[in-house]
Amino acid sequence: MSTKNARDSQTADDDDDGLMGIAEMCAAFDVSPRTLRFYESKGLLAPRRINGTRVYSKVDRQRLTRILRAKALGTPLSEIKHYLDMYGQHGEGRIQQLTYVIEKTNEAIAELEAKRAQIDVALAELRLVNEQSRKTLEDKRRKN
Amino acid sequence: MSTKNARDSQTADDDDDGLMGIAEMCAAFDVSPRTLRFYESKGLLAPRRINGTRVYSKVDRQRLTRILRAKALGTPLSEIKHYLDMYGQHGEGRIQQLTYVIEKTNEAIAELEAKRAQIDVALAELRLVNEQSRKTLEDKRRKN
DNA sequence: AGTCAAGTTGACGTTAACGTCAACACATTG
DNA sequence: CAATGTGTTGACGTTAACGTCAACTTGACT
Repeated sequence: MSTKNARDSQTADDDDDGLMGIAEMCAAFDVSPRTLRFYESKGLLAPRRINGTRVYSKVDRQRLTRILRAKALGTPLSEIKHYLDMYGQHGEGRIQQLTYVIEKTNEAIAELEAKRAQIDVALAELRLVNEQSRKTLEDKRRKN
Repeated sequence: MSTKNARDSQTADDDDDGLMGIAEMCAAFDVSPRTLRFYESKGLLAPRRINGTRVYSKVDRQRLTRILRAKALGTPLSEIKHYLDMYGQHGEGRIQQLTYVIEKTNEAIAELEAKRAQIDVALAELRLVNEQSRKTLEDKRRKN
């Protein structure tokens, strides 16, 4: 026998190598096919093709995860493209490449830390409003 | 004499009450006039009008500050509109209003905390890449 | 063989967030 | 008083990020 037990013949359910069609991807990440194709057209994704049909690997899913994460933070796709390039190959490459990656990651880290600071400010403000409203409400309840 | 010393007659420089024209606002916040007018058309800003001309107060600047902050975090203007409403009047209002504000601020806080978590994940990844690249570079330098 | 679901590529439509441009008001300044 | 600068309102153009639709292929099933 091979590394795992046999296939159930009918349901292509989940494959041990973790390859997915576009439909499964859409379900898993809650995005539309159009979105995946669009990201691909923008060079953010590059799934393998089997007879024309897109086949997504685990690596592709990692990339998509990062894409969606960055998008949720308000990063435009054009920037996300560069952002993704940092995760390429940081085990090899020449010194040029390495220093470049280090530089870029430093920049990205700085930007994210800045955003986090902004969030903290907004959070502080909101918590203040929230607390004050709570107190005012308490007082009103007490008087009643 | 009044509360502060006299005006220099010529330069309308900065007024003690902190009122600004649109040009000063643009300079101060690094946005275009079009942007300010656009935000106004969307109901995000509502500066006073003096003879048709927009005059921005300190409160208007506070609002703009929050708008830009939220925008930097990827929030669409439509949501920012609701977001701003929370800062209205949390010292009075009926119980209905107060509970509503408390609810909304809680939601907003939760969303911001979620975003912060996302940022932390991204930061962790980037720092890992950064460190690994540094080490690889170190090794290469040592061998050289 | 026929058909059906699922995939593919254009091509065009849409919404958000402005940029750009034209036409006008108004106040100051040479 | 004519010119210049600064403001205002439409109106249209633009880019990003998809949605929607049409026309085809292709593999699977009856």
